[in-house]
Amino acid sequence: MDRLLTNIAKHISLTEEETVLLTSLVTSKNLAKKTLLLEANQDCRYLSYVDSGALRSYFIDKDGKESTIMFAIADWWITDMYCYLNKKPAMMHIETIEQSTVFQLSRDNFDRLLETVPKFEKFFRILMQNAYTREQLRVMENLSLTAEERYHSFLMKYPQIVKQVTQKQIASYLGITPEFLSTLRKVKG
Amino acid sequence: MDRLLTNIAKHISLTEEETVLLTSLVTSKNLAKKTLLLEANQDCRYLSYVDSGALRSYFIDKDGKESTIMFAIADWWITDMYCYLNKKPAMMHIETIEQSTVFQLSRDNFDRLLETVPKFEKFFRILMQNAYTREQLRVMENLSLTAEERYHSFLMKYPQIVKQVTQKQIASYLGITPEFLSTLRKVKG
DNA sequence: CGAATTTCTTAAGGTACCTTAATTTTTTAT
DNA sequence: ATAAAAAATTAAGGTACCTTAAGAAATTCG
Repeated sequence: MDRLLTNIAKHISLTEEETVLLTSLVTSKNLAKKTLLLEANQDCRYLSYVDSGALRSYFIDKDGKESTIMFAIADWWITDMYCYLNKKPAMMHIETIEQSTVFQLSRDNFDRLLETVPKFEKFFRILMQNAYTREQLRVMENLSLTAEERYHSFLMKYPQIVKQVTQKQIASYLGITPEFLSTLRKVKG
Repeated sequence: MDRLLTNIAKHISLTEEETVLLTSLVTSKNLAKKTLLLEANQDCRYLSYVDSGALRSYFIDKDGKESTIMFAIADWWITDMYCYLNKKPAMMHIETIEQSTVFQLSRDNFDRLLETVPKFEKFFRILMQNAYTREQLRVMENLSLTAEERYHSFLMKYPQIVKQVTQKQIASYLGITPEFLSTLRKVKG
């Protein structure tokens, strides 16, 4: 659980005791490639920290089209945040892209952790803050950039993710068809 | 400052003393219509709570095109969050749409408040959490809905904002031209 | 290893939305 | 109240990106 503890230590320092509590509230899961961690309409019970591997969340619209909401590789957190926090049926699916290990915090343990160790309010404040500003930047890019520019921005911003996912998945994150991404790539790198 | 205190009381309870501290850290501003509260490239020093009126944040892309990032009417918070938190030059402009009153928390006072009254970590955790899930939903709509569907979703979601802003501003929030929004409105409601 | 499946590519025709520009309507300011 | 400015409408022509379809390349899995 070293990587997880280092992730947390970037923002708050835990005592021995608090570290023990945290590890007792978290469970680890080893998942084969293409395993569904969450399905739409289910109760989204877990917030997951990716220790190794790669996952993606996506949703399926009324026409059956898939859109990737986010990728999560090592050291990222992933869940259907709105539904996790508000106990609503999930809007998203979450699946492993490759064999992965995750540490999961159930909603009950999340509440317990925040009550018992208020320091974690700061940790999650920063986590949410980063997630918010990242999404806002994505909205800004969606509003102002062409598909080609968004693709290049993605390559620059997430070079590690690019190595772990297919072009089809990148296209569905960018909001374009894989066919169109393919023609973009043909013209210039 | 009643409305602001009620906004905070929805998530945390403050003692008399904490309330006094908060009010001492916040300054109020009365702003005429079309006043710029923040300009791109400036230091974004304030987080603003809208007591009355209406504001919008927008950015100008390389082609000179304006995109509205958010509207903030009474009881909303607004800033260029990424630049406020990370002390980067602002990417956005923020201006009043109508005569408005805001309460502002400077970055220094924000830090002081969080250190002095850790309870505020919870308040801002929830604020960031809501902002994050709202932006994520917007990304999902941008990826899956047509311009017309996004327009109707906006009308449903923000009926009060609709009354306070122009169609041109709504178009720039939706990522379409005002001309195209106009033709959408002609066909059906 | 070989068969099945999935991904990637290519291309032709189509559509959602854009650009430009001119007119009308509404709002602002003196 | 009136002039000036900004917003909204309409329309014609254009483009970024989509749909469909079929073949080639890569990956998965027995």
